[in-house]
Amino acid sequence: MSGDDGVTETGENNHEAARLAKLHAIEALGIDPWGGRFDNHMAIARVRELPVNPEAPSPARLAGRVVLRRVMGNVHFLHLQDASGRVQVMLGKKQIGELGWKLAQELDLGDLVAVDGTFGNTKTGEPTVFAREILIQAKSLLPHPDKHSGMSDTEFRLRHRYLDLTYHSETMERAKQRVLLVRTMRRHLDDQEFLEVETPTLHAIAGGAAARPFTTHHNALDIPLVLRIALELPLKRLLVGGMEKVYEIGRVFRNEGISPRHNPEFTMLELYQAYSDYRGMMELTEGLLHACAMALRGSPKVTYGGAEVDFTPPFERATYAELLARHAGADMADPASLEQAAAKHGINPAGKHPDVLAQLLFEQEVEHRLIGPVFVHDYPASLCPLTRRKRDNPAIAERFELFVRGMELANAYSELNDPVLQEATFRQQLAGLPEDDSMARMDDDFVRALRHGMPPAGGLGIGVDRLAMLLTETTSIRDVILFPLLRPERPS
RNA sequence: GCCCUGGUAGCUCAAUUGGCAGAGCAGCUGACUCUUAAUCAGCGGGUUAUAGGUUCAAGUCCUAUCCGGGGCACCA
Repeated sequence: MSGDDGVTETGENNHEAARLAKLHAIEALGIDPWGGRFDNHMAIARVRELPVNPEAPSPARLAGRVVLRRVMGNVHFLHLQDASGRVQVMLGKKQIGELGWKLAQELDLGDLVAVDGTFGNTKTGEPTVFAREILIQAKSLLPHPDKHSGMSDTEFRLRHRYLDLTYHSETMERAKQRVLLVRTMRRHLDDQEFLEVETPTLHAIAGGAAARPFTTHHNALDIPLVLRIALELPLKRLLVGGMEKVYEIGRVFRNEGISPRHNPEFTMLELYQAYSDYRGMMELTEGLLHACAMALRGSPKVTYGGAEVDFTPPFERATYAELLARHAGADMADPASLEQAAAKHGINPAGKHPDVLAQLLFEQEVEHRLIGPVFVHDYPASLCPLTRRKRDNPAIAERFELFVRGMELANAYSELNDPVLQEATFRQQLAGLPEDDSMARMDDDFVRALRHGMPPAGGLGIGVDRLAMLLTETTSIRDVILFPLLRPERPS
């Protein structure tokens, strides 16, 4: 750093150069600017609760980031922030010793420091830690966002999530809420003696859902692989193996568009319960969502998008056919009626299977009207190949989707355990689909597993990110995923 | 992939019909031992996302590209 030209060409270099110079100044004092172990410090929120007694001041030991700094000659005031909160720290020239005072001159906003001292109030009554000793734990070499207004540029916040977390408490709060949500789901299921398992993310065949997968390759085996698009098929193999109540909370990957409600990788809860069915899954869903609402909102009644949603069981139930008749004026059992209704709502019915028309009408005319929570159940069987049919009507599948504010929150089935029917359905689904449409690959190994005997079961899937959106009242999935997928920055 | 919309100093934002690119915070120098987004005096900081074009003159108008945001499509 002997050459002093070239560092003032841009503002950023100016800021960086100034901080780098301070780093070297700290090193010149014989202090390691990268800190080290600092035991027995307290959370700042706890420090603030210490008793204030000028006769016998409480010792205070804390560590955190410098988020505000006021320098007045022989006294510095810092505001230190840690995961629990903020507190003011006073550094007095006479109180912290010569070396400490020299160090104090070299501090910047954004630095991480540790402080040992006593807790009390200043003359103006501000709760303050009066430092006896100050240590630097890490020098921040880049300038930080505006101390008052923070950052507002969405892209900047997403690309610098660590700064977003540091300077916007809502971001940190939301992240913690998500942690609480997942913890609550685990606890709820563990309490019912579900086994949590981990199944492979790399699959030879993308199964269990209709979605385009990401593809990859294993070098040593020299085989193509895909990233899983659902958890379903491995978990059902575990049902065959005798795990009667089993679940996984895991990341799935779908190579599709990005939107405020879609991230290419997202988190699913899937669970399977032997000897249950989709009715059983309704009850389980009610209990689970009620527990989650209580944990995050403290009430079964939550607001989302200006509407109140009440998760007090039992939730409303309505059949697919009922809703289609009520909102789209179509009779699901009558192809002519479906065609008429489709034409009336601007859908061209030509060449489309009646069930496809029904689904188009449902998506267009019904879904957005569902405030819920409402279990929509008994779907056209052709839409659900892995689902058991109703005993008295093979055209209807024992499936429900839970809708809340037009958003599909949960999806459940009476699982199909008839291997012959399963294979036939696979084949039927494969027929007429383009070769590269990998959403319907025959999975012979799965069918073989069914042949060994899978108990009848209820299966449930819940999109964790969407539930997190609902319970944290956010409208973008990016707000509940810490690192959503972004295009890489162009190298400068 | 298509349509709409945005990108100005490290951060937050201004800039009139096209007419000298500015402020606050942050930074640097100085003053100050109880401040509260400390204050006061002074100083620096810009290829206006990128590349072209129109014009006497472009942050502003046109074209393309890059990266966001919103919508559509696909999907959960």
